[in-house]
Order: sequence, then structure tokens, then C-alpha cells
Amino acid sequence: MLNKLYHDLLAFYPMKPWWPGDSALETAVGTILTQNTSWKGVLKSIENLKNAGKLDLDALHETPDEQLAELIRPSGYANLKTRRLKNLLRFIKTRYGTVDAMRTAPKDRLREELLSVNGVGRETADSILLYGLEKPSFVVDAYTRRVLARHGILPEKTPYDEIQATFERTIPRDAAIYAHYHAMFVELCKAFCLKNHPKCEECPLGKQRKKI
DNA sequence: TGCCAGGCCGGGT
DNA sequence: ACCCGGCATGGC
Repeated sequence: MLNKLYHDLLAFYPMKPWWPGDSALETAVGTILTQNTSWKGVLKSIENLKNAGKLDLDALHETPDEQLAELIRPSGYANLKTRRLKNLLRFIKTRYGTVDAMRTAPKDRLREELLSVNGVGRETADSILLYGLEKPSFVVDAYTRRVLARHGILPEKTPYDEIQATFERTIPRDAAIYAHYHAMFVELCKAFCLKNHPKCEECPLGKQRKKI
């Protein structure tokens, strides 16, 4: 079922790199900033950080909270996300020293460690693992749920871990495929499946069965 | 102009 | 094991 879905989507979205970000650190920062927020504001925040020379583990870690909050204000929840960002950076520095040092850690252990950081939930952890470190951890987000629910593949409120397990059990254990699959969900939603989307009827997967 | 966006946490039931 | 309110800003 999920393999067929992948191949159906593949016809519309050929393989291409997707998560915007030039480094694992930038990706990690982006995963925090994009929590419950559209990517638009995140771009602006990342831009601010770059211009301020702050896209660096030590520089970010040493930036005062008030200043960091000001830089990331466009992506919303600035105070909250400043704390979460600092929590993540502190974890990386104290546990691994550098972002790259995390690459050699076993995926399952690293995921547990990331989840223990306050402000890093399952989607954030999996996004860091998959898009930052190219480890095969399937990302489940609002888009994933929307597509699956709309097309009657999985019930809307299926728990995160269950959805992830279903994918990881079914499709090849390959980071590039996981990333591409998730990217296609996002692209599909942006093109056809956002709430009250006018082109909903033109969805390549066919008419939705449920309004989500 | 109100509604919504690529979550997560803490507290309550 | 769920359910809910809070957290902020900008685009459409």
C-alpha cells in the first residue's frame, strides 16, 4: 500500500534534494524554528542568523537570550524557541561537542537522547536525524497525516510512533527514500491539499474521501 | 480580517 | 492513555 503510494507520488515529484539548509546545524535550527509555524518566517529568521554570523554552534550558544529572540522573532514563539534552541545546542555541545560528532552515534540511541531535550519532540528529532544527519528515521508531520487521512490510508489520529513504524516496516530502510517520500507529502499538500484548497479535486491521488 | 502554519510541553482527567 | 491551553508572528 505505502509502496504503491510512493510510486504514485513519484510520477509527479521526481527525486530531488529538499530540506532547505546548507549544513546540519542550519537544519537543526530550522527544525526548532518551524514548529507549528510556516516555513516563510523561518527563512527570514535563518537569514537574520546568517547575517549576524550566528549560524555556528558556539556563536549561537553564547548569544544572549534577548538578542537571539530578536533574531528569530519572524518565526514566532521567539522566547519559547530561544529556550528550546539553547537546550538543543547545549545538548549537542556537552554530549557530542560538534554537530558532526553525532553522525557516528547509533540512530536509536541518538533519537532517545534528542527526545530527552526539552523542546525536541518526535518530529523535530526525526527531522534532525533524517535531514541533518542522513539517518533513516521517517518523519511524520501534519502534511503526512493530512494525506494519509484524506485518502483513507490511515485514520487521522493514528499515533505518531505507529505511523512511523508502519512506514519503516514497509519501505526500504534508506534515508534518501524517507526524505523523498516525506518531501512529496509536503509538495502534494502545498499543491492540492491545504485546507479548502481550490485545486483539491485535481489531486493526483484522486478525490479525497474526508475533509481534514 | 480572521484563520492558519512542517510542535511541544505541562497539567488535568 | 488521551485532551487541552499556551506559546507569537506574518501571509493570504
